Order: sequence, then structure tokens, then C-alpha cells
Amino acid sequence: MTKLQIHRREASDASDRDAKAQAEGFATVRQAHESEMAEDYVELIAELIEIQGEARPVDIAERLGVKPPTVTKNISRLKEAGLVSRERYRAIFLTPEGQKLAEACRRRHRIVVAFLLSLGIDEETAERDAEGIEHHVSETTLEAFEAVVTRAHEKH
Amino acid sequence: MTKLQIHRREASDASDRDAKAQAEGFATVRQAHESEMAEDYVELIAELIEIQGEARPVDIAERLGVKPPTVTKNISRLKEAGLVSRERYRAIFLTPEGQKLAEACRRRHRIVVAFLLSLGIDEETAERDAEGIEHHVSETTLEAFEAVVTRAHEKH
DNA sequence: TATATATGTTAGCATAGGCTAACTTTTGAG
DNA sequence: CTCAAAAGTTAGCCTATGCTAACATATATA
Ligand SMILES: [Mn+2]
Ligand SMILES: [Mn+2]
Ligand SMILES: [Mn+2]
Ligand SMILES: [Mn+2]
Repeated sequence: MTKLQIHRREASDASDRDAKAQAEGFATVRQAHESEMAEDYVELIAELIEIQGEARPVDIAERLGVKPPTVTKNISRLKEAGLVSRERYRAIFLTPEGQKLAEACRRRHRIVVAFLLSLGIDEETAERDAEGIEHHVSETTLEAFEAVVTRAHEKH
Repeated sequence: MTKLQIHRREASDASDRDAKAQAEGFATVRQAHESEMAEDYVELIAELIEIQGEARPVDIAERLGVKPPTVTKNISRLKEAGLVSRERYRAIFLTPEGQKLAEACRRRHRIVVAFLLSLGIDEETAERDAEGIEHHVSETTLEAFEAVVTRAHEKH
């Protein structure tokens, strides 16, 4: 090994954990993106069922800001994944598994929004930012957020 | 119009802003996803140039946790977008525009990490979560984060 | 009840961003 | 200086998630 190579190796050793940890971080983000569609859909479906009694593709499309064919396609993916049940041309229901996921997502969404509001951020921005942030918040961080919200409420 | 239809319309009017705002929120998230690859790449390229003097595809691939052909493809997209300049088989450089974006991303990344750390979250988790969160934080929220970090530092 | 409107689906297309296998070019050890 | 190993590229594949145009079904008004 030449000096140059030794130098490179040492640098590599020193930052190896760093590089590996960084790669794991990016991998975590990519995984989060994979579940994001499912999470947003089941969360929204649960909301619509609560507000309107049923979740129709047209309403899902309106609230997501996508076109109906996109919803049809994604709903069949969710059905494939066992998160929703439905028959053609009929409203959409959540399976028990879907309901469980929806509940977890709604909780997480609520906490993130409440946390941002507790920092003094306006509702519009809080909702906007939360819609993306929610998918990248670990349980650890979520609990920290929750603690801040709780303390803010105590001080009211 | 029947009562049912009137009822639907009223409900729609009442929650129209809501639905529209929600759709805008999701649209914002989709836009963030479109810039995410570019942001992560230029940020990483800037880091590598700082640490190693150059940014090579093999190192970018290692730190992102993807394979070299993926990097080749994405780098050519960034070149297309005017963010990097490079010649085949040679190291990658940032254009002035790329440098500007990289600086903004590094600042944002630092603030998000510092903010999470200030909540008592461990470094590993803070870095992991920040890697995703950073792309969904508005300037408003970023400033709120910054304020919290500053206050935490003052209290030391 | 008939039919117009609203809703939903299908087919086919596009882009982004992953991958492997095979090939090319550069680099550096001897 | 040579040539093997390291690095980089290309081609071709895949999945996810958008879209439009055309068609099918359901719903509600007349
Ligand atoms: Mn979301
Ligand atoms: Mn949400
Ligand atoms: Mn990132
Ligand atoms: Mn980052």
C-alpha cells in the first residue's frame, strides 16, 4: 500500500461508521416514501368516513388534489395490501388492519400539528408542513413532540 | 335540487376551503418529493468536496446507499437541471446555482438536526429523522426551529 | 320510469428513481 | 510501461405514482 492508499483507507475507517449511518438514514427515508401513499390514503379514508359516513373516490381525489383514475389505481394497491376492502363502483372501507394503521397515522398527524402550533406556527403552515413531516418522525421524536405539547398545555 | 343534494352542497361549501387547503398541502408534499433527490445530492456533493476535495460517484453511492448506476443516472439529471457540471469519468462539481442550493440545504439540515438535539433526541435518531424532515420544513417553521435552538444555546 | 349527470374504471402513456449485467475507462502496483 | 483492479457508464429491466381519453355504471331529476 502506498501512502496515498493508506491515507484513503484511514480516512475511510474514520468515517466508515459515518458513511454507513448516513446510508441507513437515506434508506430510512426511502422506506418512509414507500409507505407514504398508504398512510395518507387510510388516514383520509378514516376522516371521510367520520365526516361523511363514507369514503368515495371522488372525495378522496378532491382532497388529495389528484385525478380520479389515480385514486382507483391506488385503492386497488391498498386492497392488494389488505388495508381496504371494497367492491367495484361502491364506497371504500378500511379493513381492521387499515383501521389500525389509520388510527396510528391520525394520532401522529395530530401530534405533529399540535407540536408545530405550540411553537407559534400558524395553522395553515402547521398543517402543510405536518403533511410531509409526519412520515419522517420516529417514535422517539414523536414522543418528544408529545411531551412539548403536553407541557405547553399545562402552562396554557 | 333535493334536500339531499342541497345538504351535500352545503357540506361542500362549508368544507370547501378545508378540502382545497388539504389538497394544497398534499401538492406541496409532492413538490417537495420532486426536489428531494436534487437537494440530497448537492448537499452530499458539497460535503464530499469539503471532506475529500472531490465528489466521486462511488462515494456518493456509498453514502446514499444506492448503486453506482443510479448515481450516474441522477447526476446526469442534475447536470440537465444546471446544478452540477462534469465530464465523463471525472469527478463532479457544483455550478454556482448548485452551490447556492447546497448551502441552503446544509443550513436547513443543520438547523433541523440542532433543533431535534435541543429536544433531547439522540444524535443517531436526530440525523435519521432530519434527513427526511428537512424537505418538508417551510421557511416559517425553520425560523421557529432556529429560534428554539438559539434560546437553548443561550440557556446553555 | 326514462334519461342526463355524476361517478368510477380501463387503457395507455409518462417520469422518477431504483436494480443487475455487461462493457469501457482510468488508475496505480509491480 | 504494462496490465489488473477500481471506478464509471450503458442498456435494459422494474415499480410507483401521476396523467388524459374513452368507456361503463350508478344516481337523481323530470
Ligand atoms: Mn402525509
Ligand atoms: Mn396526514
Ligand atoms: Mn434529505
Ligand atoms: Mn440532508
